Amino acid sequence: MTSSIRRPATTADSAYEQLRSLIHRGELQPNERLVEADLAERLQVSRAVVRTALVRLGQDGVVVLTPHRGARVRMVTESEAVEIVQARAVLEALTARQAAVHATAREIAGLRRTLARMRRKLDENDLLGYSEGNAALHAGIIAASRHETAARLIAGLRGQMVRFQFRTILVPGRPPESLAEHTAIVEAIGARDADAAESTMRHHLRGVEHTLSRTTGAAARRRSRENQDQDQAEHQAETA
Amino acid sequence: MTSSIRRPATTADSAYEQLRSLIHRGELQPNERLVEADLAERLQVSRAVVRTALVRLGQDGVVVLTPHRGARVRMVTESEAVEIVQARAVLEALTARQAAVHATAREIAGLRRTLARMRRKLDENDLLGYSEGNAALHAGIIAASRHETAARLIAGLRGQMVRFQFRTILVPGRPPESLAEHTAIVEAIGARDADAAESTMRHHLRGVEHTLSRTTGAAARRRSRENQDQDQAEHQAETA
DNA sequence: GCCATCAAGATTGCGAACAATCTGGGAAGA
DNA sequence: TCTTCCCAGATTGTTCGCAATCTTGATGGC
Repeated sequence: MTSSIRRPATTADSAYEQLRSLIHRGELQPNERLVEADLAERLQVSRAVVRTALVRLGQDGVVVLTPHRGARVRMVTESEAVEIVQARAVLEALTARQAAVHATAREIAGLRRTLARMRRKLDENDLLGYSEGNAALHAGIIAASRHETAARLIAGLRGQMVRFQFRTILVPGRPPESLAEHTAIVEAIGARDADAAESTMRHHLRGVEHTLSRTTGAAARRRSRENQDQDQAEHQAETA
Repeated sequence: MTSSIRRPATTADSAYEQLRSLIHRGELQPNERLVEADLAERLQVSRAVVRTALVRLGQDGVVVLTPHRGARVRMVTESEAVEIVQARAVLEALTARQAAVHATAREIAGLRRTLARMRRKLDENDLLGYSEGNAALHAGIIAASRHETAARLIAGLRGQMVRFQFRTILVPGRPPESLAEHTAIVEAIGARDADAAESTMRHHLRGVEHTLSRTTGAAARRRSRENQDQDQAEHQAETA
């Protein structure tokens, strides 16, 4: 899953990862000013490595760099969030297609196991567990696709979501639908049906997009106004 | 078309753009070692700005950064080139879909004009002119899509092609087919038929992918062995 | 003659200091 | 009282230098 462009993990890379993580789980909030000296203090590294980390994050759209005015966590607007989901949709559909071609029998068995776990979690009404299974399933499909390029792009897009990283799974009536869609995807991959894998995945993610557009207007706005701190756990899960 | 993440154009950005350009047109060859001091001399900037430019280029996959061993122009393998074309295909299909929704009448008229110009160039057997028109058409569709995210990703993918930036248009028998496909795309957008726009664009780019896989084995390998310098003009054009 | 070891040169990574620029608040004037 | 101007503090951008690491070529042992 790792980028394959950059080989080992040095201290500079560690700082980059840490910053990315801090932003991703909302500890550094959107539009928050990122002062290099403060971050250097916080991560116990020099200002230079913070600086290059910020450059990297700026390059993949997680922060905004304004000359002489520093870096801010990028605020993703509602419409941008929709764009990101759309782009992810077509790319993940591509990985589903490739997975149908390249997945090993072992990988397909793994996907089926993950699916069974999701079904169980859903029966137990464990939505958080279901959400985790969902993330695992998508990750498994991406891995099975052997498509490094798509994997890299999707990872980049995921990193940009941040604020909108809520679980559409919490929307009433969505879970059973979601499970059915995931089942169809895995079945298509298992049947080596590339076209079906792609189209079922696209159908699935289009559902996510619509759910997002519907819920984002009211809910997301409310969330970003008030209590921005206590709901960090929300950001861990993956969009379903 | 510009990234919208980073606002003004400073000297540091200029260096980044210049390096990108040098790599893109093959003046810095794949696998060539990029020594910071040399580049600083060449671009007449400090080593630090070269450094951050390299970090940025590394982040978007144009160069490979190995700790303590410096940067190299990334060598795109044949299979990676196919991956890139595939990813571009689904993303450009998305832009075609969005263009069918968001394009203004003026933009659609512009696309039709570009298409007419391509037809004329083809009649005159001006393949280079046709290729330019092709690039303009795709750019126009992307612009009309109003999809910043897809535009950014596509631009990034284009930058990674470098060596494989040859014109599939030169393959015998391809041009008339290409023109027909482009016509169908523009018609679908003009008719506001999102589904048709998307599927025709995907069909078109799948054709490009197949052409690439067929020609790349022999031709590309030959090209990269010998004369790597005199064919810079080849790299200007866009994959059709 | 071939391979391991090692040293010198080259190059990158990092830290600190300095210069350039922005921000915010207060003073002067209308 | 409001507006404008300007200065001090804060923050970023850049330069410089040095330590850490890699590479290359030579030397010596087998």
